[in-house]
Amino acid sequence: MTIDKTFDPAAIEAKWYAHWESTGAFRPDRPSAEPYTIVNPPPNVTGSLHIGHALDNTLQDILIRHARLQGKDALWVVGTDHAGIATQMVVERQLNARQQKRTDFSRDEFVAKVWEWKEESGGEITRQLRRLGCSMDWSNERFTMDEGFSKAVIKVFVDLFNQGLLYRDKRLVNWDPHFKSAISDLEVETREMNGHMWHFKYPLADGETYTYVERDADGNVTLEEERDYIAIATTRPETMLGDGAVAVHPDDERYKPIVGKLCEIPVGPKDHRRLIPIITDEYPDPDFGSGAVKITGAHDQNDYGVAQRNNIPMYRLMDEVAAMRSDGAPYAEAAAQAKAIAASGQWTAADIDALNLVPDAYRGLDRYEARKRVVGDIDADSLMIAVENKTIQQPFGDRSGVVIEPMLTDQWYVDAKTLAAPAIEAVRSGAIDIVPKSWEKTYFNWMENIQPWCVSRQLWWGHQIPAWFDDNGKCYVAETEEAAQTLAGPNVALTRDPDVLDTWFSSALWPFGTLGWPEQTGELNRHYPNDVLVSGFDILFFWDARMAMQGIHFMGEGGRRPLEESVPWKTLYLHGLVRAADGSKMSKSKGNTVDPLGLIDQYGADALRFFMAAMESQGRDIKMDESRVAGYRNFATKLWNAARFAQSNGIGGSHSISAPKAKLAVNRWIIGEVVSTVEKMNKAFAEFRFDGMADVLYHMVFDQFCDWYLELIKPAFVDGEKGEMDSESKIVAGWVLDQILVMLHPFMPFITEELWHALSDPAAPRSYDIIHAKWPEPNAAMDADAIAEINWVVDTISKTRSFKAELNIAPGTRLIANIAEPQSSTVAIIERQAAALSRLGRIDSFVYAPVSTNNIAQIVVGGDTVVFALDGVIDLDAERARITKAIEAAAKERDALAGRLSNASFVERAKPEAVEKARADHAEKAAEADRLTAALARLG
RNA sequence: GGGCGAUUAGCUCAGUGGUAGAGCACACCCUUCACACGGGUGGGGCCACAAGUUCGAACCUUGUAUCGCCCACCA
Repeated sequence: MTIDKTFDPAAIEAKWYAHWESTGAFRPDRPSAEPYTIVNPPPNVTGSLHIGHALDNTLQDILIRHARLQGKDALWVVGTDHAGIATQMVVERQLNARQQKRTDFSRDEFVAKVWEWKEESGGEITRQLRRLGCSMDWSNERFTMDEGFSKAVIKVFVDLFNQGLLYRDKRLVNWDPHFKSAISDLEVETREMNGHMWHFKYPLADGETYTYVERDADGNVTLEEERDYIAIATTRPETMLGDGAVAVHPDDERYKPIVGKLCEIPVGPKDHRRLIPIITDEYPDPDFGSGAVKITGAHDQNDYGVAQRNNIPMYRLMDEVAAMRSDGAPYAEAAAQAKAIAASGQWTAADIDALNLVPDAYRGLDRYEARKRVVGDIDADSLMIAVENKTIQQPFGDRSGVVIEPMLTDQWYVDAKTLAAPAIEAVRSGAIDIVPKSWEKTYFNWMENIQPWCVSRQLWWGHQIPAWFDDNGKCYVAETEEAAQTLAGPNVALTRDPDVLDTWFSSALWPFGTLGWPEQTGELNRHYPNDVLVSGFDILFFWDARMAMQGIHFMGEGGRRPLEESVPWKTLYLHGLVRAADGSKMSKSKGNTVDPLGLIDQYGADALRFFMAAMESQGRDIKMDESRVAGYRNFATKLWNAARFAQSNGIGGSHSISAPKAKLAVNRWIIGEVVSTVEKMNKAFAEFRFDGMADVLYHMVFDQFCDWYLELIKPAFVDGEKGEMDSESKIVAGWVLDQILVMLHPFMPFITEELWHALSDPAAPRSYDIIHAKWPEPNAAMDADAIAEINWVVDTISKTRSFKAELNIAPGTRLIANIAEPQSSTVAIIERQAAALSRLGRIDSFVYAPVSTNNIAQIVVGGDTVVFALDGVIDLDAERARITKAIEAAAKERDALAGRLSNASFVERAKPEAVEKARADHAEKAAEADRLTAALARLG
């Protein structure tokens, strides 16, 4: 098959992908090989491939293809995530477009619609992953809501419950009023906003007064007045309606006279205003605001803690959309009950939750409208002291973008603290290796301060929680309804908890749930723990940490298995984010996203992949740079053309893993370059340095192979100087090209597969695809003599080109070189390399005698001074300047080295090899400077 | 408030103790028979700043500045 003149990625990509997939190439049967496993972070089933996926999946595919080339049983598990909120959002949006809404349907109907949608459109991202060339095991594609995986999810829930590690609790949660659901701490994003702080008077009960005294740091009285109120500052006046107390610091002298007394919430109908106690707690900071804090346990995280510590009732004020409650008894009645409850000190959570303490006038108002009204009403009562502008930290839902309302609700929680302990130990002990290491600290910090994980969501799409309630609210947790019924006993009517589980609760099981767990399958035994997990650091807490917790807990069999066997993966590789060219974060709303599919269309998947590898230096973010993608497209084209050259000269596929035997220096040299490249690649793989891998390959192909090796062996093929040696060069060139293709394959799978077959010897075609080739093991060494020889040749050619360019001599000018007193080794090199020196250096011949003219250009190569007679074409002043510059450069280095060597402490204290090297370098530079000085003198 | 990272050529980035590198961009030359998505030759950096450790610092220490990210309950 002749290689086309131009490289067209689109022409080969689809072909090879289909070939690989249809032949099962991604998962060859290697039952006795060492397993190597990566699970792919399941993309949202709603999703389409964004640039971050391109990075993440390219890195994984490089690792998997590399492992496959190493002969391992490489398994890359793939699947999609049901993505509860995101997917429900998409389908609801579609309904909205048709003037319908979710609640027009029954839950079952709606869920059926989502499934329908999933079947229709869920395949987009998996098609796109194929376009990127990802070699996943599609034959076992999974979905987080498929039957087997769902079974695992339910079992985990039930087991955790039975182990006391999962429980139902009424706590303050982050409530997203848009989704009408609880969300986890991680899904809340705090932003700084311009807001206000209002200062109000809370009048003391029964018109009581006290002497309010303020002192400066020295104890001098700065203010003393009679007050009939306590001053309160708040950024959220609408929550005053649910205040249960006012707290001051126990050491705050100003308020000591009134601690234990009652004050009045200054809002609502005057005859039914509630009185709340003034209590002490360590929480208030006497130096902030007035030093007194209103305590609204049901709508503020801080207050919640204070209320809990002091047994202060927490009154929920808002409904599911964060509007002021409009349910329950009228305000007057509720306020009276609240008074009774507060006075008794005895209540249940249900009692309190039934109380709607929103005054009738505010009921049903949006929380911000209610705020305006509260402030206005207090102001009208002359109870407002001041309002100041203030930047406040406001929580937003990361998906909905609306302001989160802390809300007291019943939810399911996982005891994350208990699960985190072994996960912390796993990283500490090295059972999990985090790369780059700098993330360990972040991991520890989060894990050590972990809070209970709220895992229930008030959605319809997801794994419905396997808990049933009887009429008394008693809860039964079991894997099936039958089992729950058995727990509850006969004739007990049960209702299933309508909530679903946090998506991350299920995806946390991905490393073992996809391998068949809870069944003890062969796959599970073989591929757990996974070898590596590749993920963006942005999901370190969301996903990675939770996989570690769940994996160790369930696969560790309650600590009976050692951590090394329990962890989900041995290495956690965290990469950065792909950012826009200006460094900003890519986002749809900013409209600065780059579509990876567009880049593939334009430059080819191989180029995009190579870009991702080349830019991935551990841990750093990647700025998008399209010119660089174009550069790697050029690189692919370069390789393509090198292969064309090879093919047209009968250089074909090699069948050898080991390096061929070679006599020619150029061949021994390039074999050494392959050896060196393989070593560098192996090291880079061991260290997960993707940029290093790309760099090594790029320079091997461009510099060593194309620019020098192919040029150096051209005489044998092109100039018709076919000696006995051309067959050796053909064999070596074919072998080298094969090694390059194999090493490049994980990065550029398409072009390498194409060329692998195109370069096949028609008489003995390849017996396997490159995807199943063998990673190079040259079984050869660097050859010092060959390196020295090729260095001499390369140096001579480069320096000859250089002086021509600098002296404005046409590069094509053919010259004769004189070496007055050549070293014997030089003569031998020149004899062997005459053809290359002629073709690349345009040097017709070498004469071992001085020249008779002073119109000369001179270069120093190794220990030789090479002289070119240039009567009539040389500008001697320019040549003097050129040589002078070279002398200066050599002399500068020589002197620097001399300075170092004359420093007694350097010679005494530096490492001997450093001293030795300095001596050698100094001698070399001194000799070079001397030769150049002599050359300058010859010019007269 | 705590933590992490960055600061190296015009741009994007490598470089962790021993003479400053790559790609792109730039300048000049080359329509040489694999490749103009090419070849050749060049120019360009007090490695953010300051002090310290060391025979020797882009690299180690401390501090400063600027930028970015993460975490955190000052109402």
